[in-house]
Amino acid sequence: MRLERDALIAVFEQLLAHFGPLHWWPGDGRFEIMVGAVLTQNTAWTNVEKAIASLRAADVMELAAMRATAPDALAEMIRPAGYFNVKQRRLRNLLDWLHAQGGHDALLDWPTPRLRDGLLSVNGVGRETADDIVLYAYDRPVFVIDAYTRRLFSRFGWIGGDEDYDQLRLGIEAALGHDVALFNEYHAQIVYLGKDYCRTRPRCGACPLAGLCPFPDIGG
DNA sequence: ACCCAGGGTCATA
DNA sequence: TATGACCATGGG
Repeated sequence: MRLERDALIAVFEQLLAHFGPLHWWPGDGRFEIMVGAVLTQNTAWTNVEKAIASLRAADVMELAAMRATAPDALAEMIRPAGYFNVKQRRLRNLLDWLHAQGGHDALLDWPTPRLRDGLLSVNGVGRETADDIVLYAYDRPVFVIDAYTRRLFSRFGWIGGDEDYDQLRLGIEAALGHDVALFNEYHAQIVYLGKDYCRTRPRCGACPLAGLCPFPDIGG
């Protein structure tokens, strides 16, 4: 694993120049970000949007109201996001935990490690979901690792791809320095890249990173 | 018809 | 620690 700041920044700058600032997370407020983070697990965001719209329409996009929603009804609302039975439970686990801590605003002054570990203690909230929440809902400098990040950085030859999640995260954080705005925008850019190019295009001629990627012809 | 998506848990070895 | 099964909808 060889992660250098200059190389990481060069990729970031080129992505930013191509896509423009993305202003993530797509969603409104801390609570909705958390809900979205759970719903988007292994799921296309377009599907999550339908679920979020239905939660809003039912007027339950709020901690107390969603917690008061019957399990079957909640599952039905989030159905388009897939895994709806599993996610209904995971969502409820998170809501119950938040309630037990005094609500999501009570977490605002928690130190980052406590916040992260607390979220990870919730069944159904894994490393990526926790880090989505920590970074995008609580503005803490953790770098979110997802499948796209591994694919991209592997392609550049910076990592093997099968590194332990936290080993990889800490390596990137050490290289970049703890910068919330940078981490926020970088992860967003990576997801955009992965979504539009890395998988759907077998050859990378039109890739925004053309000219920078050492292996542009590997394909998806 | 097939592949995959902004993962995570659980059982098993 | 490390695999594999499982969860499920919607778009390409």
